[in-house]
Amino acid sequence: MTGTMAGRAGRATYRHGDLRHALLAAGIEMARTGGPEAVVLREATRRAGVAPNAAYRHFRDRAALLGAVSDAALGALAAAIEAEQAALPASGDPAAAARARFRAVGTGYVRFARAEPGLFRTAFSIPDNLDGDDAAARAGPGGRTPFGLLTDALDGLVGAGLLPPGRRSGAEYLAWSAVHGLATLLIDGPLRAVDDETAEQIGHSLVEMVDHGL
Amino acid sequence: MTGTMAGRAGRATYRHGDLRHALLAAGIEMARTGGPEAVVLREATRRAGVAPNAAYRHFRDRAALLGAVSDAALGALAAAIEAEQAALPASGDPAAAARARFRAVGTGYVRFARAEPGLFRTAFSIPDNLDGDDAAARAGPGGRTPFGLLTDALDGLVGAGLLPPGRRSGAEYLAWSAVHGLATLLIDGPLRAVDDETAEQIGHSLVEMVDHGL
DNA sequence: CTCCATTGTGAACGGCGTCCACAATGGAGT
DNA sequence: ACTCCATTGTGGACGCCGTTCACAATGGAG
Repeated sequence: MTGTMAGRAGRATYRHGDLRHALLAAGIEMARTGGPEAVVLREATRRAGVAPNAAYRHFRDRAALLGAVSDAALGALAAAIEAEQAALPASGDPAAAARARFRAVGTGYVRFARAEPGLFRTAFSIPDNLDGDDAAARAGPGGRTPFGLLTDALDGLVGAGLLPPGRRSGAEYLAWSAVHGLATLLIDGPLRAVDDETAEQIGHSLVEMVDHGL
Repeated sequence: MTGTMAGRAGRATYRHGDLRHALLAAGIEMARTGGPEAVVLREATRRAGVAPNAAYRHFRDRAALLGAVSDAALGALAAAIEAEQAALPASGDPAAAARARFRAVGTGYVRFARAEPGLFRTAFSIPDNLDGDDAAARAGPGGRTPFGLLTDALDGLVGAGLLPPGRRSGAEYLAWSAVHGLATLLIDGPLRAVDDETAEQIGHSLVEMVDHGL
């Protein structure tokens, strides 16, 4: 079904071929539909057509698999933000462009949370997985993590003279707080049931609040 | 230890006396130390000195127990916010008082998250548990839920002329987003390891951003 | 072509949530 | 005061989970 490469997949041969990747793909799919707690090791092996223990040749334990899925989810979030920025119309005004890039971080973030709530929850299900030594696994196509994209955008704001350098320090935490909080409100909280238009509008208000209040 | 009434508690007699309460207390304690996933039904019955199935006479399933624990955690959060507001010095200026009460919601919220991260996580582990029909179970001593306290404070801001009525609509979602996002950043995110002083300072900056940007 | 590190298997353990049938209990109604 | 029975707790079992141990298949290095 999943077509784990090698033709008809792992059945025929004793060796699977790319089990680690297959388990990760299964984990991502489970996270997509059910969030982090739906990432269950035995089910992943089942989907890969393999005995439960086989997973332990590629992941130390369930937490390691979940961590890899979380990294992938963070990468997908980064990709969504990058796509949001890439879709921006070209602007002659560098200041307007910097502001647009900053706002695109917030809108891309919130849109991803609504489009892929399971992945979004999984991305943040592991404490302090946002940045770190091996950030590459959590990056998007452009090689930046979501947090990195935010810092870039804030630096751009300072460069364009839209944010006083004195207020730059810690600004990522303020901006991230607001945007991430809204995302959780939209997928788990009282705003869960609002329609797309309202969500977009609230997102716009929030980004404006941050932009104005920073 | 817990002194579940009836002298030396549930051992001697067949009947426990107040099992529902004992299970809830055990659940709260587990949530306090390990967050929502640490609320495990069998362990609660073990702590109450009772067979696992006995729990099903008082809670439909584990989710029901977790829901009751979540309600209690929300109530504790409300109590913390109320205490924060009650500790405010009396002010002759009603506008200053309104602003202080509003800010106290944010600081009380963030302080509770840092002081009781397990309970805080548990409070928000259930979708859309913030308000609703039976809000009494989630309220503090004053009878208001955390969300209710926030709306009260925002109404106070409008009443004091500090917030234009035109901007009142949806303001709770913007303010809540920012404060809740910061709280999660402080307990699960990259700000997990900061000292109390820094946390207080960032909290202050954030509340200022909201206050200014709203 | 042989050896052996790598990768998958089989069986088992303890823990979990949950269900069913059964036993103790103590208050309501006589 | 005694009986009945709804309530509350028990014992045992099921299927699922993560995880470990000993063992078997494999295929590339020598």
